[in-house]
Amino acid sequence: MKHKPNTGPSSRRGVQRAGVLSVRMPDIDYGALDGLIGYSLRRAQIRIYQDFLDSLAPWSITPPRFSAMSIIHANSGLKLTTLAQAMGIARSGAVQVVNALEKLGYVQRMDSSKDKRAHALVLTAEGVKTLETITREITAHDARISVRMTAAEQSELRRLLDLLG
Amino acid sequence: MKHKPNTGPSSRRGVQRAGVLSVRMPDIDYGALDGLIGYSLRRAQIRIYQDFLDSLAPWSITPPRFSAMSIIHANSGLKLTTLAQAMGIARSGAVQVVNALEKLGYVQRMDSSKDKRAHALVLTAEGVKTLETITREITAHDARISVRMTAAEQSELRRLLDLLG
DNA sequence: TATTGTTATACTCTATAACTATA
DNA sequence: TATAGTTATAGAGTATAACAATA
Repeated sequence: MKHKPNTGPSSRRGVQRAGVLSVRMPDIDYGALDGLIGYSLRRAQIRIYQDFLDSLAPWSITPPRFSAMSIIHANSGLKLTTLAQAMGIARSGAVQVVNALEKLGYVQRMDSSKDKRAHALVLTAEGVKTLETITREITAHDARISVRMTAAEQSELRRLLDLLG
Repeated sequence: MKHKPNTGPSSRRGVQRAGVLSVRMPDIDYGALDGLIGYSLRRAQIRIYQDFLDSLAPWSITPPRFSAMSIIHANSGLKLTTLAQAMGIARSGAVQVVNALEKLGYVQRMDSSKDKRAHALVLTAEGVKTLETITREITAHDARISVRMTAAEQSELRRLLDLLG
């Protein structure tokens, strides 16, 4: 029994995409899932997620990587443990993200002057430039997903979302 | 260099939890991420996700498994390919979910009377009973996360979420 | 002792590709 | 030929645990 997969384009493998109810099929009864606020939220999140991923993909950036770059940019010189806490992930996970971003040339581990154990994380010049471009893309994405709402509705949505949880 | 991990409780390993901005740290500047509707949405989703996972955990149920059970229950006898489409995942992914649910005793693959290739997916009696209990838990979870909103606000939030994307 | 970064390991969820049995 | 289910493989993202270096 021979299997030789993975000969085609691997552009999208490994990226977590949909998972739950990405598309509502008209012939399918979703049972108790309908009517829950949590599922309305989840569905909306999934619905816009692909467009979000597509906006990041040209730079080999994933959502966690984008978050990391944004946080590093706005808090230049922070250490890895702080980054992990800010992202809400384990330190070992932050190592992976930073490794990937370093490999892409967007982030650099500088020696911390105060603590020989720690690194000072900074964006490279290319990282800054790329983040600016990506941020423009994401802002455009955000405008796209909001296009069916008035400005008042958008701000009301934000208010209600902050009430959740 | 020896490593002997995984001796502790493994209850939570492998479950995708936070990832992006789960906790907003007061001393951290999140940069351009603030002010985007997409990030308000993502943050809200992450904020309530742990409570959601905790509601499912006692039955070894994950969000995709809960979706699958709900869909199978409401569309008894459907085939695996239809389940995959309804969930928005690949057929191979649906196989994994069904395998796990079968192992837990919640789902059964019946022979399809019409098509010898296909299976008719059904919940077992225990699966039905468990789903009912879980559904009560999830409904309670939904009430918990909505507690700061009036009924009118909840229905407005649902309307606005459906406008997104 | 405690913290920082790292590595080893494991697991979920997703994907593509190829296979088999049927249609 | 096309479809249904399965298996093999791969990869992102998460986790816990243990480690060396430093505080």
